[in-house]
Amino acid sequence: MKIYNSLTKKIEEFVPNEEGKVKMYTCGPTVYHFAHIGNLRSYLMEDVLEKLLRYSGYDVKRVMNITDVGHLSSDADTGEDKMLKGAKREHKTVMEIAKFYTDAFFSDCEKLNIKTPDVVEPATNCIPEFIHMIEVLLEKGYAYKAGENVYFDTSKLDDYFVFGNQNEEELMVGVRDDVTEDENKRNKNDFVLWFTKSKFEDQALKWDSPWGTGYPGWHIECSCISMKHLGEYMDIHCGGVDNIFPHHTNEIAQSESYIGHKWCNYWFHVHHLNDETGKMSKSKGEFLTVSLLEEKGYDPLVYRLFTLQSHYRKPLVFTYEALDQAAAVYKKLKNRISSISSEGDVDEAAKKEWHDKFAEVVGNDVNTAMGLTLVYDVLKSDLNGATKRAIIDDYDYVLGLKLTEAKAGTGTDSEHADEDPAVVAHVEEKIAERAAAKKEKNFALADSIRDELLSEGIVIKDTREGVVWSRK
RNA sequence: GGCGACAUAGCCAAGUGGUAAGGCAUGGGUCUGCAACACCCUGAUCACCAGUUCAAAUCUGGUUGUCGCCUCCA
Repeated sequence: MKIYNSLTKKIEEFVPNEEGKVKMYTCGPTVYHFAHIGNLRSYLMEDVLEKLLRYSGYDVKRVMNITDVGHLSSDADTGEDKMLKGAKREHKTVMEIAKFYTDAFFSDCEKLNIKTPDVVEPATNCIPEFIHMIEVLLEKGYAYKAGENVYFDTSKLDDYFVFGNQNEEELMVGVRDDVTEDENKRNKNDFVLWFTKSKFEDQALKWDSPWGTGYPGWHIECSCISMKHLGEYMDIHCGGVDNIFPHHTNEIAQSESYIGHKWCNYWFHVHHLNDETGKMSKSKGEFLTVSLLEEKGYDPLVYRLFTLQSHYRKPLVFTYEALDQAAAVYKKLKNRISSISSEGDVDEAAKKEWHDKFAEVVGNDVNTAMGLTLVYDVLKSDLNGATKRAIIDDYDYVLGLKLTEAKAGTGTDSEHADEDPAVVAHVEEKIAERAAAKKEKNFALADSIRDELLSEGIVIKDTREGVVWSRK
């Protein structure tokens, strides 16, 4: 299996620290609002990566944090904790807000068929660990106190900019309007490990620490939480590209200073979902959530397919036109798969062969588009129905598109289980009447029955397998 | 200003030196009373320039464009 490593900027053969085992960490959501589908693109691709590793035989342990503390707001306000802002907006306590949006996040993930990581840890659970790490960094001389805060001293490192050849002089401080230079810092790149005093007052959540009552800096949680559950050697650290600097850069700085050796070997960064004007954000344009797509009639898995058609290291532009296209692909593909005959016995040798092929092809830097192509190759092959179905089922473990599940609304009685039995009976009766009319070649009557049902919101279609109906 | 990613048909996209997979859409056709479904056929010399090579979308150098990051951001 090969993956692109942001650290080396090359596609590399993946070799875990411990043979057969993968320790994987994902920067989780900040739970002060709903996630938009751009956020979810990262989690979707990371989900595919995780499943692909398992598919290839690795034993994976994956950890994700929940940022329920300490993120500052920006969206044209003067700066207060985003969680707090959310709480005020909705008249709830911060922890209620965090709980609410954490649940919402995992609900979205479930709809997109994203597996919940093995360990999910909220930052507020780990304050003692954060404090411990900061104490060690102070002892080792990598951190200093200034202006009642604790900072990490980046000048102590030989190579701080591990992801690129940036240099301190060229960094622009205050690129964004709400950011101003902190005069307590010794070096431009230094970052805060613990705040007791900042320009952002009214922090709702504060904890006691050796340096006074305050709250942790913005990077410490990922270092601590990952080490708490994965130890000092990690294989893959995931996140969106916007995390590269400063978040991941700082994570590496503080983690490796703390443990005294190389920490994580592979860094997997997912590129952004853009809209036609650029990077998607909560504050700009339409706020695209999974729920919104559902309201508009899209199966969330259509969005999953949309992202799978593309590559995680390419910027992808979201348009409804493109999503409609994905919806058409999804529908056609499921139709084709559901019409596979189930004749024959599964050819295990062939299944193994196709399995290995998938692992190899998709395992080439998570080539999901090629994985989808393999599904078409299976469909076109001369394997028997049972084998085709088994292989596609096998692929779907990684693709997560529920390809072999019966499609909704295909008309058999069991698939209208949610309908009022009286409605079902009524529709069945009308369909029977129409069939009779058609048999007598009374097409005017047949069409009028179809129109009548349509006016009741029922759409009927004559397929090769018989008449099916569904809600409009 | 610095750093980074990306650039293949209308759209998504494969391709890792030997003369451009696949999917969706479009157009044409078959089938069915019509609609729907299904099936068949249908398209590009790979942003640009220069170089390396018998041979480049694939390697090298440069140019252009798009997007992102530079202390909230997936």
